[in-house]
Amino acid sequence: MQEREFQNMFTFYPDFEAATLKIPMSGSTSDGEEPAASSAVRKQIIGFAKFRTRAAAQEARNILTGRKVDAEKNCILKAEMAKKNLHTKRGLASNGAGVASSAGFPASSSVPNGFAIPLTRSVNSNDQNPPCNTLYVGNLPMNTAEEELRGLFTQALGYKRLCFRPKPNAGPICFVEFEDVAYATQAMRELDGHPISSSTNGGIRLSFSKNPLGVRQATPTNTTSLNMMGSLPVLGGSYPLNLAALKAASHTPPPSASSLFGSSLGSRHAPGLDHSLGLEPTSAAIH
DNA sequence: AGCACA
Repeated sequence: MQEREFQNMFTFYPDFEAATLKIPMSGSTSDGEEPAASSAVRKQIIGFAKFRTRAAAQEARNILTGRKVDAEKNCILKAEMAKKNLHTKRGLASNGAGVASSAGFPASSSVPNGFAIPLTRSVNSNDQNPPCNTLYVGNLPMNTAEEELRGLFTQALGYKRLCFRPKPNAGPICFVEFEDVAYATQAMRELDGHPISSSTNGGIRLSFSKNPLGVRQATPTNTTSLNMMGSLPVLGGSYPLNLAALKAASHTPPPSASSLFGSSLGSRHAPGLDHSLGLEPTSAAIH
């Protein structure tokens, strides 16, 4: 990941100030010193992001941690509060290794308001059900709080409702309904594996529900008008949609930032095609 | 692993 990409993750966050990446040296850079001495050396990129307030940093951490940053490489984010504040120069990121009177905002307290993000790997394989507008939330510990789940999913774009029911002797089961399959798919991509406070054995597991919330089990007698959601025909196994909507969503702002930060900013518009027109990114950004 | 409600 490039530093600029990293910084772009935050550009839609109101109180974001600066971010920088610490990329481990690629071995042969002049200094004959090989890091074999300290076993603590990790070949892992670490990023720091600074916010105007500590609360903002904590909120961003809560939103970002567990998020998937690279689906292909199965990279998820681990975000935690940094031990020290990031030094900044005029709002731009820098590795102020020295003293630099931490300009920008008076950190009047010594409490850090940035957080660190190590990039780590994880695995994921779910969804054996045909795509639909409802996600099944799995791997919920017994003491899972409904409110925490609701707090998580209400931030996802296209969220409609959540159905949570405790089970007598096991973890609760939970379903989340979205406006349509595209939103459900996007939420699954972004939130699958997301840890919650009660998580012990990994984060939540998301998959398409066997049957969509609120839709009665299909009775095979009436073959004609039985599409599961709205007017969308369900094609066997593949995503029936609507790449247009997803594409629009991922253009402005970038997918990860858009859905979740979008709510923080109060802009929960559906990413319709009307949005994509004026905001098409330059070819340099995408292609 | 883990699928309820109408």
